[in-house]
Amino acid sequence: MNSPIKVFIIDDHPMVIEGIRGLLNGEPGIEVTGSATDAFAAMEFLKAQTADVVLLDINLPEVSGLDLCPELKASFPKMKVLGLSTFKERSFISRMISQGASGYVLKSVSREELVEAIQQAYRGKMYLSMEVAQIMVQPEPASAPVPMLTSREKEILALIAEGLTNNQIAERLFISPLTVDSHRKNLLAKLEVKNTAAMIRIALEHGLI
Amino acid sequence: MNSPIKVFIIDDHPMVIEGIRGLLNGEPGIEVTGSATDAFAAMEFLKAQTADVVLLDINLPEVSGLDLCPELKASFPKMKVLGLSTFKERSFISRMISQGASGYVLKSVSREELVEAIQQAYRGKMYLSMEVAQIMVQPEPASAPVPMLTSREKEILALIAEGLTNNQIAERLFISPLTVDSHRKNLLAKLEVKNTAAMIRIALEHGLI
DNA sequence: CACAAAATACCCTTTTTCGGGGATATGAAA
DNA sequence: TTTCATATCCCCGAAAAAGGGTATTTTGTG
Repeated sequence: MNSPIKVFIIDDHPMVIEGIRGLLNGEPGIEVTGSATDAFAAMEFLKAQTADVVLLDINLPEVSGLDLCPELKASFPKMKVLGLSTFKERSFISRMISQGASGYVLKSVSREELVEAIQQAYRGKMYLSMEVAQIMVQPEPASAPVPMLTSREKEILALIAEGLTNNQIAERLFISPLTVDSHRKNLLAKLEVKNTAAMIRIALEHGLI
Repeated sequence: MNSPIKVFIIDDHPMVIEGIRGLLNGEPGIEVTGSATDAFAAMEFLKAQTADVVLLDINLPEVSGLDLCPELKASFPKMKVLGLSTFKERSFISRMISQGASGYVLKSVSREELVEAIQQAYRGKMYLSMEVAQIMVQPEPASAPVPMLTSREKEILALIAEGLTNNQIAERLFISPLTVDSHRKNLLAKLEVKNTAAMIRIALEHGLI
């Protein structure tokens, strides 16, 4: 047998780290070489001691896993990243994949699946669990996974969600109410909804606020 | 030393269960007697073999931990329940406590805190970690934690969130648009907001939809 | 610099929501 | 039995948002 696959875990919950260690403990061919609870500590560790596969939680505080993933791929091109999360929403998964991850496993995976995912990732293949694959396969072909909003639009969206009217937002931002209205219409169009209620719901569901 | 405290874990993520087992492993005076990944299995197990303290995840599929908690207290009055979750939102915590839980720990707790929480719960005391306690202490004295909505109001709220107008909702529910408007006004009043945008945000934050 | 994207501003009309009342029927709780 | 909450329906007027455009100025990036 070759040298074991070196696995590094990044998750802000020590409990989850402990859980993964438990699941992988005694698994031949896999060795957990370290773990971190935040992005900064992870980068520090990996600079000193690289890993083959990184298990990366999506929901890290401060720098989210979604943001950390491309950084990791940039700093350590040969390293494989497996997304790790409780969320099985389409948007999260596709964002993760599009940012260079080698797969995405839910925290509800079994030991067998986790091992399989790590081995596949190590071999340069993409691993998706049945559960995740089913979500990806679902109809939603050409629809925008996460609509791209400009920073100004996000700003205005947040103020709308706070309950401000166009006029109040205009005063707050020192712009014309008509401008706010324009942004608002663009938001409705981009999010493909017909009124404020649906807009706020979609925005919250996609984490845009 | 007396017989060890019997702990039962309910969480839909095997990984988290494994993590807790790891944290409690070797801890004198505490014994993990079993675990379950859903409410039904948990009830079955506990009927056969009761426990002293149950660690209960808030976010279970199907029957949520929030709903399971009162059932557990009803079936096994002497058993203590510790809420377990990644969410540190005020509403979740207070709902859990009001439903008879002996405390609430975040999944990011350390081994020491977890042990402390279990021991305190076993002794019939309430345990709140520093982090959780701080959230509870925060100003929000007389405000309604979770506004009480009637089932009809929730129904209409959900339809509003889907983007339907009063007229569309009226057609859907076979009632007058004026009635829908009345409910809508009551919703605005109960949630203490001035427009739909804020209403949807508050509703989603409190898990009313 | 040139080009595209973003942000800004404006027009008109219609629809919807909001704010403020009031009123009736029903069933459950005090 | 008499409240009380819920659900239903109604009126009016004002405010806001939505639908449909057009157009100018920044600003960022190749």
